[in-house]
Amino acid sequence: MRPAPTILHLDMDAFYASAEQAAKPSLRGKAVVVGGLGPRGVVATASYEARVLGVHSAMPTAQARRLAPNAAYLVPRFSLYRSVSEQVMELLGRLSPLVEPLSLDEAFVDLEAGGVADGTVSARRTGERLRTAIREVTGLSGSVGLAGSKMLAKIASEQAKPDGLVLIEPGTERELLAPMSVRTLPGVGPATGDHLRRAGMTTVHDLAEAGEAELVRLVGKAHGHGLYRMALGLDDRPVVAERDAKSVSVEDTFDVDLHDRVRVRAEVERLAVRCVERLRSADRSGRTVVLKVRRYDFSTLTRSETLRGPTDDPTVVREAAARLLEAVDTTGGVRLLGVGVTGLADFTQEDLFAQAADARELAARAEVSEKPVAEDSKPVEDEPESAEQLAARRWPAGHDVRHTVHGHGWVQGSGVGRVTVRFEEPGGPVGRVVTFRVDDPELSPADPLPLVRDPVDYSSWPASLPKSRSGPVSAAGGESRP
DNA sequence: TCTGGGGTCCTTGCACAA
DNA sequence: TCTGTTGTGCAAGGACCC
Repeated sequence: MRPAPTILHLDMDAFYASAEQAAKPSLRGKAVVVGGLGPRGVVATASYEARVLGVHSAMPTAQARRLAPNAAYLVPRFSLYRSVSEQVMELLGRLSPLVEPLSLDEAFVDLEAGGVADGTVSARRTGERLRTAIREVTGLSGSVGLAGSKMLAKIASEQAKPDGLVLIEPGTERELLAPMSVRTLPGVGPATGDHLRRAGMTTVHDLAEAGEAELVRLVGKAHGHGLYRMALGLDDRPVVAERDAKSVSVEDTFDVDLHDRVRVRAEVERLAVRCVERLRSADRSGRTVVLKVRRYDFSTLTRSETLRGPTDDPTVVREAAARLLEAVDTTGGVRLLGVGVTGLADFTQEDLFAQAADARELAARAEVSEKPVAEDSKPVEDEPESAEQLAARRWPAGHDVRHTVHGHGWVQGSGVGRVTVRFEEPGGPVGRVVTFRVDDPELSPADPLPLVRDPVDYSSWPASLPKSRSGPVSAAGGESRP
């Protein structure tokens, strides 16, 4: 029996950029680029207006600036995106207990498990209602793919973008996939795509024709087997609601390569402490400490050390990372450093003892083998920050501010001792621009405002569908109540 | 043009134990 | 006792995803 198209994949359209456009009326309809703004930044999301100019995610920001010099360039504001994401996930959770978030802006939902769809008609209706609900609650648009499997639902939502819904009818899967590029399939990136192309395979049809044995020979057992099944449209991976993280890591790319070994070491220790903070806030401990070093030539190496037991002790992780660094040649310069912990465990009583023993042992070893490490975890500066850098850090482009007289606004830019603010709010008219001194006492950083001031109440959805402000939603069996 | 940050999974090679 | 096989844990790297 063919599976009904009741797996839903939701993908918010140009999520970060759309959220910024909704928050800042003056950016509606304009090219917006969200990403790292430093000399080595890359684009996280570009609005559709910026995409027309050739800007896309993962592109170096410097390149984006050449393509779209007049676009608005903003640093990401994860607190805003996270709060919008929570609203969206809450709506998804109303449809089914089986919701699998993939990131802030993407998720799978098993509609059948939630009893809200059992076939093509009910699935499509639920998908459309969801899109309406998301728009009314968050002010943003999302695209929905519906199919009998996760792979096909994701392909469908890709086709639905922007702001659409595509349902893949059961029985049409193979025919639909056959002419598509191998790169359409999840897990086929640039390297595998090239590999397959050199073997004469460019379409999904080519993969199905090649056969499983040939694909396994080319790309390995696990990957080859999976690829062959996907080429036939087969994918029985379930939607999994709860996923435990398997590792925690932090990393920093430096604007300028680090050459000073003392500075490198200080940065590693700072990252180790940050990593443990994250580990602890997730209530986890871990057993393997991983150091990552990207050198001046972009070559990347990792070194790891497995401890006797799981730890969340900053001293233990910091010293393990420092030991790992001792074995790495950094002459020539370091572009990126990272510290991670894997082999995660829930914190237990036994771990407390193991960790205390480890800490003592490592401390003793450290004492004989090397000088004590600095307690100070702050970054060591090669040279003092310029006034320009200080201003950029205090007033990041795109962040919200409040002025005692002018009210709520956002930073349009800063430099030469000045910060330029546009005073406007989500849902309001385009605001005016005022420039202040960077140390103006009447100006202070502010939290983002909600994108929709008075959202429709969906607290009883989908059992009783609320009356939509943007027109009636075909409410089969649903009450209408705002 | 010059490549972020946070993850996951897979493969390979090695050491070691049964 | 020695040798070969197999399984497992670990380390390192690569590919991929958003």
